[in-house]
Amino acid sequence: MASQLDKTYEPKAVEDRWYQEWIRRGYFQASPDKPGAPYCIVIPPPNVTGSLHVGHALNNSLQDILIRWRRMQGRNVLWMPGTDHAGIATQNVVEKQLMQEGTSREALGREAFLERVWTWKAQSGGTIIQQLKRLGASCDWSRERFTMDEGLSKAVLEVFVRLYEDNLIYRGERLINWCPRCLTALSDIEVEHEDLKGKLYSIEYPLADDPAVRLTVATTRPETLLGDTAVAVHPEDERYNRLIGKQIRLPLTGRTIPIVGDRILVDREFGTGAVKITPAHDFNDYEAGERHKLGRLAILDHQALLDPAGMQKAAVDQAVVELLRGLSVSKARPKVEELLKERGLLTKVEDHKMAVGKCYRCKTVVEPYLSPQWFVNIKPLAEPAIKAVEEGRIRIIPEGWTNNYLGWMRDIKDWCISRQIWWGHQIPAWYCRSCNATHIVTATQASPSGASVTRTTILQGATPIVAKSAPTTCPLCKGQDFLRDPDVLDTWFSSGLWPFSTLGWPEQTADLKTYYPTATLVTGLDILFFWVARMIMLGIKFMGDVPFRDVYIHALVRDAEGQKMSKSKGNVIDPLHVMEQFGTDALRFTLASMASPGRDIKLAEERIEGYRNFANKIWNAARFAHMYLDGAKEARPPKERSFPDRWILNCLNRTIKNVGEALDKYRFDHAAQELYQFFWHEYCDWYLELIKPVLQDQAHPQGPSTRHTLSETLEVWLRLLHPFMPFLSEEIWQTLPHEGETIVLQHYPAPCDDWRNKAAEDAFRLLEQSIGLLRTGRVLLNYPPGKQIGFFVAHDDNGKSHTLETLTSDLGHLGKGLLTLTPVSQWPATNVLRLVTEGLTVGIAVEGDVDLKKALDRLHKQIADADKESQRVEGKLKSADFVSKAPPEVIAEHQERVRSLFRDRTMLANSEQQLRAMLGA
RNA sequence: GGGCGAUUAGCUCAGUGGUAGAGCGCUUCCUUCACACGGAAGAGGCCACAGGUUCGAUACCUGUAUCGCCCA
Repeated sequence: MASQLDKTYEPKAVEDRWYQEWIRRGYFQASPDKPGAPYCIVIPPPNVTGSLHVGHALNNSLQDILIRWRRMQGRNVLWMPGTDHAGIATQNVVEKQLMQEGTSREALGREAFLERVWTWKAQSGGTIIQQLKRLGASCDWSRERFTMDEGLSKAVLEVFVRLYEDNLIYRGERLINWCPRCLTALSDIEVEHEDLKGKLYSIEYPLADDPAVRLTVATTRPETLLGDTAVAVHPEDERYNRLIGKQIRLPLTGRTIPIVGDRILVDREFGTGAVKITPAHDFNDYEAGERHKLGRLAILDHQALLDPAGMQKAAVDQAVVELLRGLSVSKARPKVEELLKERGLLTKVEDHKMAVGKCYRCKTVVEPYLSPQWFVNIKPLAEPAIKAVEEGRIRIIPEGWTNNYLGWMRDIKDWCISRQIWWGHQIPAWYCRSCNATHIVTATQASPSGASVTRTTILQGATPIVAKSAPTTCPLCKGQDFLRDPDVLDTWFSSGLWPFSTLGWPEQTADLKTYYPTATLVTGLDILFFWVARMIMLGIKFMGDVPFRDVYIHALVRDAEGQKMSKSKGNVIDPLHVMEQFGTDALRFTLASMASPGRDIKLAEERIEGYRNFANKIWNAARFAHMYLDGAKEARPPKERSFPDRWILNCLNRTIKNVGEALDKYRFDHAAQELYQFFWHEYCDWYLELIKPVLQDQAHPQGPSTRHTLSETLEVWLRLLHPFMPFLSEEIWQTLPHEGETIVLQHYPAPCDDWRNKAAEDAFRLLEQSIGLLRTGRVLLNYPPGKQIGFFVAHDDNGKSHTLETLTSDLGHLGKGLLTLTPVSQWPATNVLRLVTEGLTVGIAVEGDVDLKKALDRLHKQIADADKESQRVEGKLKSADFVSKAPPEVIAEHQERVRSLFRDRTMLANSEQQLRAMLGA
């Protein structure tokens, strides 16, 4: 750094240079052989083909702060980086590319398609890693992992097979959430619920044996009535319960269906009190169907279009089948509405708010869809994961989310892990073609892209052979022709293994033994269930211990108006742009300072700009130091140093203590606040100003000691700052006297009792008050800032008067004038403006023709304030309740306050009188 | 519908059973030899509302309102 050069800090060059240097020297490389207690964080793996958004920036800034802090504390640190393959999302991206090229994955075939995805991964896969480096992330990049790496894939196989063998994975036909655009099953939590404006239709179903009598059912989805297999009423509903057991004629079809009584499904208050049951198209109806042993009739195909074959099976009138075939739900609904109206069966249509589920990847409305899928039998895994949190072996921070976690885990549903896509870990299950001949069906259909596609479905009841590698002969028929299950696993299945698969599991590596369980997981609330919960379950199952001790959940980043950032809204703050404009350190510091628990972050660029200014302030303070650091330095014991030195050491010590405590509690916001407050408002505003006379006098006897303290405090504070602003701190630190080759590996400052100094703190308070009053007076008198003035300072407390005497030179210097330290009674009776606070009086010589009106106004206001406050406090002291029940120290404190206010009041009145005299009033 | 959280200065947010705080913004003054990405001095708040507990509530409890999130 060249102090004689730039007045403003230019982050760009500094950041690139230092990051490369850190990597080149291998500072971030971990080893189980290193000394110190292990401290490991596994990164939440971003989508391999994604790019950095501000949420990543927050997440990784906080992790880097923790990692750099612990590294400096001498822990054996590993920050394990990597990416995940993001099955559906990545496949969607590549399919879109293919569509633009006029082809499709079906046309390419599975193998060629996968090659294509790998190519895409190779092409764009480095982006987000480069961006994390730009952010300063001190990951051990030599260990970077990817969920589809050979090692991690091996872990996936191992886990799948073992869970299957333990009866914790099964295959079965269930109603699952189906995205008709992605053409795959989704797990429950991959569905986002949204309230939409819909309609509630009241439809009359005639009784089979007495068509004149009709039961009116209410539904939001009239088109699904074609697949109804019953109508339900509440068994205690006297309007209808006599009908239970009777048959009803299902409109638009040739079927009759039963009326059943069901107290779970039916809400008597809702709609008409009678509901249709469509087990193949609604989760609640599915359950009701199980209870009443009803059939399931699917009338929608896998693209959520009205399926002629399904409708025929459901005995839908042929004319209706022809009218509806191949229509989407939204197009079929008005047609069905029309048909019912024609038949006089639609009695009412009301506006109604309805919840629809959308695919979290593509926002298409999902359909409940009946199909054979793979599931994890989750309850046995959830139980120990609940206990781990209940018993405190895992801490969730902020604690408030604990109940959220526990509530979800206690009510957890089996996890659908199969996806009908190609990009991912293919399920290690094989079917003998001869044994399962009747369960393997192929059908040729038109794909959404128009190509004709052969879909192979393995029906429920097929017998899989689950193994880590393909079987050679069938144990039953000795056949050798196998079909591998075409489905792949949910991406979260592999990321659920992340804390141990990245450390080498299933091998018992040294890494695994050293770094598992990891220390802390830093993540957003949005993936608490997707990822965190599953890591806990799988970690306990396969490692026999929790995957991490602390889960720190940070906020979501929103825009300045509190809106979720999204590309379509155009309100996205691009962290790369921000880093370019304001510097990485400024972005990191901003995010840390706003990371208050349990509150979303509303990020505005002005905030980042503010911390860019902070970085510049640090830069300039360092420039200032360099102007004066040449020359002898002397390390005296703290007590023998000058007042400014003793005071700043005291402040620095307090800051070290507070920053450490804040980090211990994951209060990044408090830590940032402490660093800022100390440096700007103590170090720069006061300390640097106080020591200028010493520094500017080459021969000053305090010179060597002051230069030492100046350099020492700056060096220590930069170490304290380093986890937050790694680049700037390294850049400046290198220019100061220091030990070691990099700040990255230096000790994190610890509090030092020798630096504590209550007396210096008290003295500073007096100095600050005196200078404050004096500056106020200057403004009141319209004196130019640099004007040399005569001024007086006095205190009505003897001890404090004595302290003021020790501050004479400092007062004179900061007050920019000639100081007289005598009791007020000895001050000139006129031409002195007196200002008062807490027993302290400051007088300023009034020279020339100045307007004293402003000064008088201020005095009046102060007197009024003092009177108001006196009345309030005296009022409390007059209350018998207060005096008899409040603790004695509080009463004493109140009494002292009244006395102090009274003294100030007297001095203020005195000052006012004098001022009036000067005004000749 | 259930659960959770929020409500404090113009804005964004800390905070504590006993004088209400910060950053940004705003007003006025200042290019003085670290910094105008700066310095100095200011203005600005019935701490959402209503009850309760308490000697004392912005803080603790209950309810209401508004907003947000999660779940169904």
